[in-house]
Amino acid sequence: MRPTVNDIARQAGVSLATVDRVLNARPGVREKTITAVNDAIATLGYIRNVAAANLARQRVYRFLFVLPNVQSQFVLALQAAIAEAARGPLADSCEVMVVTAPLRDPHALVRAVDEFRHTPLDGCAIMAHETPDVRDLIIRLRGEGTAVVSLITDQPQAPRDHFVGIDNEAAGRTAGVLLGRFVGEKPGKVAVVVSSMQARDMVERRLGFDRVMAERFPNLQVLPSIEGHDDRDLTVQIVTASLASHKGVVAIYVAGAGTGGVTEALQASQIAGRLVVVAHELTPHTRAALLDGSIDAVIAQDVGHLARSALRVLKAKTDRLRIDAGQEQINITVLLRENLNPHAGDTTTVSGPRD
Amino acid sequence: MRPTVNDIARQAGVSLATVDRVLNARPGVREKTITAVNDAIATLGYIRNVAAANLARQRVYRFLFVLPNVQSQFVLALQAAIAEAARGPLADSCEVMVVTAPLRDPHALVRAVDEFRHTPLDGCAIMAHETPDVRDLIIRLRGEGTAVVSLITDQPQAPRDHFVGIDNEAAGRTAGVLLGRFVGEKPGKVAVVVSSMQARDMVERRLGFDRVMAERFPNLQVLPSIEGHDDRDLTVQIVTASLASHKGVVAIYVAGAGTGGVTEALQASQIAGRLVVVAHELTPHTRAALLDGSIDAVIAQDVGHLARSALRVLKAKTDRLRIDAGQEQINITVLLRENLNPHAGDTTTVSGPRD
DNA sequence: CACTTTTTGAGGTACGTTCCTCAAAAATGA
DNA sequence: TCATTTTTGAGGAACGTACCTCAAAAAGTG
Repeated sequence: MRPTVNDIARQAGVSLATVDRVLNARPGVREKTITAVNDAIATLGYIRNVAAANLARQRVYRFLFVLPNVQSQFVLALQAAIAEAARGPLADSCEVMVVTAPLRDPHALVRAVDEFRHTPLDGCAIMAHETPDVRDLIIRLRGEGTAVVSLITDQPQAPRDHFVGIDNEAAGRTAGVLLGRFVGEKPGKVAVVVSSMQARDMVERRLGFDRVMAERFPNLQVLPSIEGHDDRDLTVQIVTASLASHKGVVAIYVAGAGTGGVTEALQASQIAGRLVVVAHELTPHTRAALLDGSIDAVIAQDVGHLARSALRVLKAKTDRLRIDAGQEQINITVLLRENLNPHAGDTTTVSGPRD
Repeated sequence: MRPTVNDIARQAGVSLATVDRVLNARPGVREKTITAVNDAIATLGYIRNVAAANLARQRVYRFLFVLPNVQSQFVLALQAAIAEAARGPLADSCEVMVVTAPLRDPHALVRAVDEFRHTPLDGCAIMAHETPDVRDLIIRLRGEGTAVVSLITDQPQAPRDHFVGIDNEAAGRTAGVLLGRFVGEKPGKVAVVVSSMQARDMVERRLGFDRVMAERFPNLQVLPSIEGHDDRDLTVQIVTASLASHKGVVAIYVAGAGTGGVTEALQASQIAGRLVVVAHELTPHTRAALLDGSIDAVIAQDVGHLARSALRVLKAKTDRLRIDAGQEQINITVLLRENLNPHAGDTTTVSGPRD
């Protein structure tokens, strides 16, 4: 049987009330007594029964997810996954709110979050570009005792508690190896399409990709990034232009959103299927493209896992509990036509294929 | 606020005691009253507060994991992951036991499990070959009200509640595509090493692999399976013999345990690094081999996720709750040298790299 | 020393559920 | 209709924790 508060009271030679004061950091306890209680906790190996505690205090965690309001299938899928996680057992006694804000306007993002800060937030998960405004927001939130995690794109300069997302440099490296080995020995050029070089995840992917290409595939020449800015028409246009001006392109790495635009451009250029294409994120688009062969591999992160992990981490940070690094590590999934899960939803109500 | 038992008592126009009798399937309630209570539950959308229930009843779930007693690094890692999960918050109010039994002796396995059945088990996770004895054991366990999940290898002929593991055919297909594309256009032979064709997971992997090879890589000729029976020396010996007798082997697919033996044989044959090698499971061996280039890709399943998933599913089945398919889907992870997580443990105390 | 302030103890109620007892009410059978 | 059986109600205690009050004890101050 696990020790209870009564056991540590007895062990420490104090009353239940005092133990409670120490456990919940209430004032009016001598330093000496605090030490005695903590010693008792240590010797008995007491672990607070979180279920009983939450039952007693009728706690409701207030969590806010901040997402960009771009019309990307990945963000929609992520939003759906958050909604689903919020209905699951993980979100017991949690109020989960979602707000979307324009990617290019940090002020609007800060204002949007402020709307929710009238009642203090317990936790906040932010997917946004790394800008001074966002950094200040995170500092402010942390100052108010709000746990903060960065989502998808890290904010290493800001004092966030945790980053929920993949190692984007490793993802870029993985994309590079697959692309390089799929191309084979033949020489050629590689086009790289990103959503925006302002996004840290894009920069990191590109970095990892370039490193691998330089080290292991000297036969391939990587072209400068094409920025699609999450705009399909723009992407089609500039990819088409790029393919027209550069002869000898044998592969394309789509490091960011806009796979739809890229495949459209390829089809228009009559070279779909003749190029090696590696893209990111499993969406209805990339799924269909994998199946029809216009994409060779997809590097994905599971939105279901992202949502659940963010929730778990925010909860743990709020309760000052340690997190299980293994469980919270978001893995880089390599998807080929052959290991696509046929049951997984093609709609936006994606039930994440794994966790 | 979520409705409580008191709310449904009021709604159904009965007392709390009656609601409790219905909820816990206690006798002495008229059919009519049961219906009334269930209607109230449905209209209010009542969900039992599992935390409070477990607190009240001081429930301890008794779970047993049955693993083969082979000296494989993967099984050791899995065992460590189970032990770790058993210490985590998921195992609150769980007694997690592990027993190992010889793979080739189903009777011994059944006897080993029987040792634990004196006190009834709430759940049992079984990793074993698919044999009539194991099937009968599962039937018996289910008959006693024990939830059963098959682990790693499915037991589709037995009435297990769930399978915790990857889609092995898809894993075989994935291995096939990677191997085929890494080899490129050149013709040659492919050796396949399995632990035993008695193991269903091996058969499924082989099936998926063969399908992809036949469909997409006519330049490659797949040789009959070499069975290593989880024995390193035997594996070295027969792999060496096979490589000697078959000229023109350009790739090896290690579908089962014994990667150590295979790489040793390759080194002895002086062809390490010149063949494309795809193996399964991330272990100290495969990790080192990926890093030094003697293996090109590893298809892995995360032992941490396997352990946590088994625990979650057994708990949910015991409480007759539904499970989150997305969270319990174990994904096929493709590991290349470039996306190996440098922090992940090289020891057996693997903290699973993902969930 | 008396006095104030700080620290501690004892006790209670609550959270949502389980499980128990005992009595009252309702349904059933003769 | 009365006796018997079945069903229901009312109430309480417990699980481990949080949070409250009030009084008592200890520590610090002059």
